[in-house]
Amino acid sequence: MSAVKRLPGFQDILPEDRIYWDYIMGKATDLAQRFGFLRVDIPIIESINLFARGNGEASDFFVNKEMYAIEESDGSYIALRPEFTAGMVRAYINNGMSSRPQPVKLYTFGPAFRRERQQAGRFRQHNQFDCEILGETDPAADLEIMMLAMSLYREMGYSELAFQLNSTGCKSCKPVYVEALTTYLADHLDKLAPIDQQRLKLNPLRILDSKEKGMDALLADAPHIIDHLCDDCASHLSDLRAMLEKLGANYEINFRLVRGIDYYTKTVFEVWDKRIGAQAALCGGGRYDGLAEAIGGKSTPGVGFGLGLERAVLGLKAEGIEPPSPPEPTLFVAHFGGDTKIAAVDITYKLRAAGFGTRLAFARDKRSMKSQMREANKYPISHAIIVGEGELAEGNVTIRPMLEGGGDQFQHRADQVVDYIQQATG
RNA sequence: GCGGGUAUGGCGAAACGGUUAUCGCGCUUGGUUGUGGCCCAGGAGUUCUGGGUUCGAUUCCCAGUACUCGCCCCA
Repeated sequence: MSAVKRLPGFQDILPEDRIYWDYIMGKATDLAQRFGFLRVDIPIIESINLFARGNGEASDFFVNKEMYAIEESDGSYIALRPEFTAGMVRAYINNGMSSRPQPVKLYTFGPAFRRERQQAGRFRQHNQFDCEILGETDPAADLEIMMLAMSLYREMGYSELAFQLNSTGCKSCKPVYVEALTTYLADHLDKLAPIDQQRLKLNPLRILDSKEKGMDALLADAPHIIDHLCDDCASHLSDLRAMLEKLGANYEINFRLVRGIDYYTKTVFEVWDKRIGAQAALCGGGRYDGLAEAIGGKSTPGVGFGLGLERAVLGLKAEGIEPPSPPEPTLFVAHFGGDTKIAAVDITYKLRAAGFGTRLAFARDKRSMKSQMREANKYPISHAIIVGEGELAEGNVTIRPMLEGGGDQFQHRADQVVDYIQQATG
């Protein structure tokens, strides 16, 4: 019988990789706190209705959107969250956060799920760092969200990245634009690939980021939303741009940047790193002023982003950045079994209690000193403490410096080992 | 769901249409009686599965499966 295997699209994070995650999450936490964000945690599973907002049959929706859904005994559906924003807004509403000082700035970490085929930097379970500002319409909030993301990349040591920025309008100007775009594309129907002809009916905006050939030329002459924004949306964007420019942030207006989720209004942005494969978006986000109402809450503006941690790790590696290694024990306790093992255990736990990382040689039966020393040599051990019968009889242990230039081994009082180590390493 | 690529021991590789399929790394044990890093020796692997071609396949062909990259979807 072959061993049970990990499910496709899921991954194990091994110690060698985990240091990258700790590095990123540490920086992210630090920055979020510096920006005044508060940590929350929300459930991984939510009602399907949180994600399928009035798009007809819920079952069609989660199949089409490649969502992990589970049918309950009463016929309703729950879903593994595909993203954080909707859940964060739900938490804001459910917990009456509108009565807190506004805006409310929240961050979280955790997994999200999409039932899709694996590719480079794309998994069925992926992890995000997510930040949201709720209850604020000021474009400075959009800026804060963008700068938090960019500051994180900067602090992680990335060479300069640029924002892809666009506005997706609001409920008054977006439909007008969609109609203008649809009319234009319908006039050039013969130049559209089958997939894009399909999209023209379902979601014309997504044709803008079509990967079909020949779209660059066709779309260059298409209407651009930036020319169709209402006064409010236009001034929101220009205010944001003025602030970005004042801060010297790299960004480019990308009229083809659309995000697949319907709730975005005004600002949308992404940060790309093309070195990590076709799935180049390191993070993305935007404003969603209509979302709270759409899920049944009081109208509340919001803006936020989700940052993919797997992709951040890929990017760090592409950048050649090596995170610091975690501390490892520098003490090793060896013995010869029997009473010496009992004494070795005692010393080991005294050292650990005193705060020293200590590794104890395990040996069910007899084990040669050579084997134990070889084990010690695999780790960054500074001192091996050898508990032998001779020494034990006199109340001593042997302390053997393991590093180059550490001097010769010597005997020392067993009950003063902690003191010696304290002095030697202090 | 669709398409491309790849499938040899824990990892990285090599080999050949034909006797017990190599090598490095790693792991592990040992090299006399209680001691590391070098060196030496030993230990652990049904060449993904099932068909086909062939006297004979790990090596050729097909299917399946897995992994991987890309599309769809979207982060």
